Amino acid sequence: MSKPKITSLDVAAKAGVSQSAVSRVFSGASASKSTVQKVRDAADALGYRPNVLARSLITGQSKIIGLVVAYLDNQFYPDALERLSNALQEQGYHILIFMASGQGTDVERVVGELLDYQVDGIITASVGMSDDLTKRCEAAGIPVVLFNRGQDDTRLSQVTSDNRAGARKIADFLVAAGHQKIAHISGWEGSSTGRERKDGFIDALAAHGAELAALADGKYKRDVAAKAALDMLKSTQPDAIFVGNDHMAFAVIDALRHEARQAIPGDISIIGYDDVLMAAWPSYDLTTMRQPSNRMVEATVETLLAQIVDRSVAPQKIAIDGPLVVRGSARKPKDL
Amino acid sequence: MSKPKITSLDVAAKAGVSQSAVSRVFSGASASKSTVQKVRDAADALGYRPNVLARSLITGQSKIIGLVVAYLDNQFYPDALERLSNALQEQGYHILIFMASGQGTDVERVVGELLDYQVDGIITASVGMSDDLTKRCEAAGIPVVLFNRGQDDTRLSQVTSDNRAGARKIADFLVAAGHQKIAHISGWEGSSTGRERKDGFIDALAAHGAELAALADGKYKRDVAAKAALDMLKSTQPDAIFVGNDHMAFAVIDALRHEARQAIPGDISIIGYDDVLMAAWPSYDLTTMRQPSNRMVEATVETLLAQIVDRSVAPQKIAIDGPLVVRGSARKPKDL
DNA sequence: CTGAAAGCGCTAACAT
DNA sequence: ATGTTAGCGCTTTCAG
Repeated sequence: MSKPKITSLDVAAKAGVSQSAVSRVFSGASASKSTVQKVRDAADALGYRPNVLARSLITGQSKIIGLVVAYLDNQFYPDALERLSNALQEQGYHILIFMASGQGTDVERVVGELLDYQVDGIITASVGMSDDLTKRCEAAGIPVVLFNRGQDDTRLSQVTSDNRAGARKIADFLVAAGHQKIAHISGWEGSSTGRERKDGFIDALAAHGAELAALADGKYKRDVAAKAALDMLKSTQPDAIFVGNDHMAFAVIDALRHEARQAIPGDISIIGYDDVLMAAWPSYDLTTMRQPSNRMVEATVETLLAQIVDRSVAPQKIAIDGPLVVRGSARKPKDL
Repeated sequence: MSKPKITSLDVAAKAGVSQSAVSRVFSGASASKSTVQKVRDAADALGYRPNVLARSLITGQSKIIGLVVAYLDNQFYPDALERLSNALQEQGYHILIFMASGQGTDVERVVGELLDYQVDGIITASVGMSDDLTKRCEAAGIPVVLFNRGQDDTRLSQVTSDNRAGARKIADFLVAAGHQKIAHISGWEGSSTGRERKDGFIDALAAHGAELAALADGKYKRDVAAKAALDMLKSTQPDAIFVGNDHMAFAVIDALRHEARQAIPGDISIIGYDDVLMAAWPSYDLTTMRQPSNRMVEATVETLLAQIVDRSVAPQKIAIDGPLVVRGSARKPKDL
């Protein structure tokens, strides 16, 4: 019913030591065996735990990392979130999470609030940063890591997969399998990730003397991608589609199979990007580029913490390579 | 490079007012038009924003809600997380998220850390609370809401769907469709949600003079559920399976279709529970009980905030009803 | 309405 | 090694 709020002072009184002695014990500073014992006992008896917020006020370290995330319906992100949370927890950090459903202005507000909480660092998943925002974070001395999103700004760190290389592997695979009319449903044009995969794909196709039979912006949305695929089928009739991420690829497969009665890969090959867990489910059995979220998360945490510990550490741009995971949704080259 | 840390004192100096005047302006206390103006201008010029942590220290309100979540691979939870985050953000609260992958001891540690952050309230998604933990939260005056998990403890609030009623609807539907050998792959026996659905299902079947042809604990895991389904097919050969949640139901469908070459619902009917987004995807087209996550989230936030605002408000047990969403994975009763 | 002063719970010099 | 003292940045009496 009541809320006693046990403080270090209470513990000190009970243990018969000074308040700073209590502080020392809990912040791991020097203290004699006997003091530590007395303090621990008193604390346990009282159920005392240090107030992290009060500590933050003075140390200037909140041990809180702000995470801004846009979509959670694409399984890649819940998965990454889980890994990020675990990795950071291990280092004594915790995640304050913010959804920035919309674009621009939403991110603006959200990052502002994050700053108010004195977070030690910020990770944005699939969300960009305005120049103004970047300035504010820099001014506040808060390092930022863009996760799965690139941006031409040396003040920002970023961790992505090697999108161009990935797209190239897909193009190589599709061409080797003898596809003649290859189409692409890209990720949102406004995202670096979407653009890089598209450009890389087109370039790699060109290197084979081929070119895109059709192109549409799927905007990372299921319905948009599905409609694009159906439209392509009516007009261009491609024999293969590289879809900008798995999340959209599932929608494309569903639409093609169930609305257009296409056999996959008999009538048309589909390749995705990300290799989310669901890609391995038999219903989809999706051939896709793996984005190694475990390694991406490792790199993200490492860079972020390095910058937190030492402000002079420079932001990094890290692109992680992954394999093409060959499954059943795309025709395979003969020599495989 | 540097980290100037603009404080209310800086703003006060620039605005030519006292520090407390600045505080008043930002905490919405009384202040004259002119003061407000001067302070706002100075603050904007300096890029000042109040330090929420320092504020918390004195107000005793951190505006942080701790969220403990176990699985993020079951789409129901990312979806709920997104809604929770948005709903709380609207009320000026933010989510500090913790993954409690394992059981018991993990939750213990995690909730302890949550308490250290002086969270104003705690939501646990699909995670139970030990008695000791409950005591500590109560002692600290921190209200707790169990989301999608029940527990016989009057100190805890909980928001679930009406699991027994839901299971009954499924039993009624299956019996009406003329199924003779009805099996159940339950959620984890150790969870109230899993037990209630199972018990409700058995009772409802009994009311029809029927009984379970087979029963297995799917433990909320894809592989466990899939194996259970395959085993049942070999032994009992059920003509319908109610699977304890959609997440497992997808695995069951995959296994039955692709490993056992069963037609669904031709050979066997499958019904799930939750109605996650994926249930509507054509590949699964799953008949399932809807757990209205929007209403569950509303109820969760409402109860939690009510208790935060007024400590004397009693914890609540809320069970929300939802409809059976009829799709194509289960044979339909003739008269439908 | 406004400024001065006290203090939230803690850490970090500074002495002893 | 331990206690004393001074704040971290803010809100909140309390005078005026």
